[in-house]
Amino acid sequence: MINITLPDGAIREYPEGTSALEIAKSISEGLARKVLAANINGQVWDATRPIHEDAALKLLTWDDTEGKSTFWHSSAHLMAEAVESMFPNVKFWVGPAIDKGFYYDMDLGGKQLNEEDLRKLETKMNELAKKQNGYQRKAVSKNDAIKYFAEKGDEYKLDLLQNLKDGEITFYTQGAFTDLCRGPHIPNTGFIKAIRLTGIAGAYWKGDEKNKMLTRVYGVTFPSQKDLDAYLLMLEEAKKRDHRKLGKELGIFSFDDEVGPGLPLWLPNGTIIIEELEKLAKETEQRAGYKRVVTPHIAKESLYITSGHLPYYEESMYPPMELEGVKYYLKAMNCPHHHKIFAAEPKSYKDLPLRLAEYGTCYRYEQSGELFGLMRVRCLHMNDAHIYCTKEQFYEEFKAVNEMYLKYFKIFGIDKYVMRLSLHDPSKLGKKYIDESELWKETETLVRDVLVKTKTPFVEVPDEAAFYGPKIDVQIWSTIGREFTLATNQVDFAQGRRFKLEFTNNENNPETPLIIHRAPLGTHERFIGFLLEHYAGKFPVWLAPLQVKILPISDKFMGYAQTILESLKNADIRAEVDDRSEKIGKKIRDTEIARVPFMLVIGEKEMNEEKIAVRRQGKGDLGSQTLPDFINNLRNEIKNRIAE
RNA sequence: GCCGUUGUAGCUCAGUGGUAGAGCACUUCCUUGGUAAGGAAGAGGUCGUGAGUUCAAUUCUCAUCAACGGCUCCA
Repeated sequence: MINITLPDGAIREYPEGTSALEIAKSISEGLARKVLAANINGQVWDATRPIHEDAALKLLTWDDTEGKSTFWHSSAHLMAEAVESMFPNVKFWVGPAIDKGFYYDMDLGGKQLNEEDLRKLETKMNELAKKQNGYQRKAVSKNDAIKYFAEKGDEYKLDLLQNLKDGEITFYTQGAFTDLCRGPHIPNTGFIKAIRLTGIAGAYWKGDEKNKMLTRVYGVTFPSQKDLDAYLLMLEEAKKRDHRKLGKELGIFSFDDEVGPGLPLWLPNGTIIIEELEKLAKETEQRAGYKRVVTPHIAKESLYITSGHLPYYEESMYPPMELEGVKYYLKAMNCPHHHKIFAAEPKSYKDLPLRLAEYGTCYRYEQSGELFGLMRVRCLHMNDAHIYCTKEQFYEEFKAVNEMYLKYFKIFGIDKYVMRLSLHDPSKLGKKYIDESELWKETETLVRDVLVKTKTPFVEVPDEAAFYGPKIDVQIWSTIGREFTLATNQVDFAQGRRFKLEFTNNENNPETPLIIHRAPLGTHERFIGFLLEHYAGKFPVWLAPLQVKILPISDKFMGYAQTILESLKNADIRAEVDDRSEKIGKKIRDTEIARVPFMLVIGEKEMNEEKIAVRRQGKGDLGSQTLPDFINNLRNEIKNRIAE
C-alpha cells in the first residue's frame, strides 16, 4: 500500500500501482472526468501512470496551467496523427504547448499547406478525438529508439535523441501515431472537444536562420465548443484595440509607401500625445536633476568604432553615406553622442552624477519582416538619458531610475508588465558580449542587489543583456500577444573606458565613470503604440488630442458655442465646435466614437442659464455646470494627469 | 532577411477575361432637431506597381513593392 497526500493535507491509502485517475475516481466520478494530468511530488505526470511510492498528489484540470499545457501538448500529438494520416511522409520536429494553444514543427518534404488543408486536418482531428484513444506511455532504450527512427528515416527525431540519456527515453502512442516524447499527456483524445488550427508559418529548424525552414502549424483546442467560441470572441475584441487599427481611426499616425516602411508619419493628434509625453519627461527629469542636451542625427564612422557598436550593431544601422571620403552613419543610439558631451569639458568628481537627457531621434534598419505598426519601427524617438557616476553612487542612481519607472507606470496605470533582469551568456563572451568576465559578474550582482533590496519582483533571463552590460527590461505584451521591451535600464562598464571618459577624483587621480543608460518611457513609437492598446484609444484627458467637443443643439447656438470655445482655448484646453447641421444624437455618436473625453451640449436652456450640459465619453450625461467650474475641474484633472 | 497570405474609393468590403459596385466618410441642398446614426442629390477609383499571355487583363502568368500571420532579431 502507498500513502497519498492530497492538497488539503488528508492522507489516503491506496494499493501500490494506483494511478492518479483511479484516485480521482475514488473521490468522485465527476472529478475523474475533468482530470487531465497530475502533479506527483512536484512533477507533472500522466494521470494514468501507476504510482509506486508514497506521494503528494494534486489533480490537474483545465483550471490549472499545467492541466492546460498538458491538454494542448496532447492536442499537438493529435494534430500530428492527423497530419501523418494525410501526409504519410511527414517528419516531425517538436510540438510544444505554448501560451495559448500549441504548435508542431514538421518537414512536409516541399508540400505547402493551405487554409483548406487546415480545415481538413481539423475534421480529421475531430474524427480521431472521438475515438477516445488513450495516450500510451512506453519506456524505450536509447538503442531501440534510435533503431525505430532510423528505420523511419526521421533525422529530426534522431537529432533529438542524441541529447537524451539512455533510461530516460519514452514513447507515447495514441491511435496510429507514435512519438518520441517525455510527456505527460491527458488520459485519452476524447477530452479534446473543440479544435481550431489557427495558422501556418515557416520556422527555422532549431530557431537558427541558417537552418532549413520547417512548416509550423499553430492550433488551439478546448474541452468544449463553448470555450472555443469564447476564445474566438476574445480574439475579435483584441483586434478592435490593436494600435494599428486605433491609430488609423483616431488619426494618430500613418505610413506612406514613398516615405518608407517603418517610418511613421505622426499626424497632428499623435503629435499632441508626443508633446504631452515630452512635457511629462522634461518635468520629471528636471526634478530628478537631469540636464537636457541636443545632438545631431548623424556621426562619423569613427564614433561607432570607438563606441564598439559597429561590430555588434552594423546590420541594424542604415548603410553609411560617404562624403569627402568619410563615412557618416545615421545614429541608431544616442549614447556615443552623449559620451562626447561628457568629454567636451574636463570633469571633477564634484560634477557627478551627471545626467544627460534627450528625446533622441534614432534610425535602425530593422529587417523588413520585423516591422510591426508602431511597436517596431525604423525611426524612433527615445526617452534617453545617460548617467555618469562613480561606483559608490551607482546603487542610488540605478535605484532612482527604477523608482522613476514605477512612478511613470503609476501615472499611466500600467500594471501588466514583467521586470526582466537581462544577463549575458558566458559562452558568447567576445562575440555578442564584451569579453570582461569579471566585470559582468560584478555589475550583474550590483543590478540584482537593487532589485532584491527594493523588493521589486523580477525574472532573470540569460543572453538578453546589451553588449556592454546587464540591464533591467520592462516587458509588456501587445493586444495580440506579442512581447516587447517597453522600457530599459542598463549598466555600461565598457564604453566609459572605450571613450577614455574620465573625471578627477577627490585624490586628484583620473577615474572612469560607470554609465547607466535608461529609457523609462522607451520610445514614443512603442510607448504610444502600447498606450493606444492599454487605453483602447480612450486616453486620459491630459493626453487626449482633443479634450472637449462643443455640440450645439442647432445652428442658432453657434455663437454661444464660439464664446465657450474661446474661453476653453484661453484656458489651454484643446477644444473644437461641431458646427455641422446635424442632429444632436448624431454629433454625440460621432464624438463618442472619436473618444473625445468631454462633450458640451449647448442649447436654448444652457444659453439662457449661461451654463453648459456636460457629457463624459463612455459615461453619459453629467448634468449642467457653469463654464468656470467646468474649466477649473478640467484644468485640475489635466494638471495632475489624472488617469480617470 | 526567411516561410506563408493579402493588395479594388479616405475607411470596411462585394464583383468580373469585354476598361467597376455597396455602406460609412466627404461636398451641396433641405431639415434646426435635447444626449449614440434625419432626408435628398453629387463628387470620388489608370482595381498596389511593372512586364508577359490574349483581339481584349482589374480578373490569367511572372517580377516587384507594401501590409498581414509567423520565424529570426529588437526600444
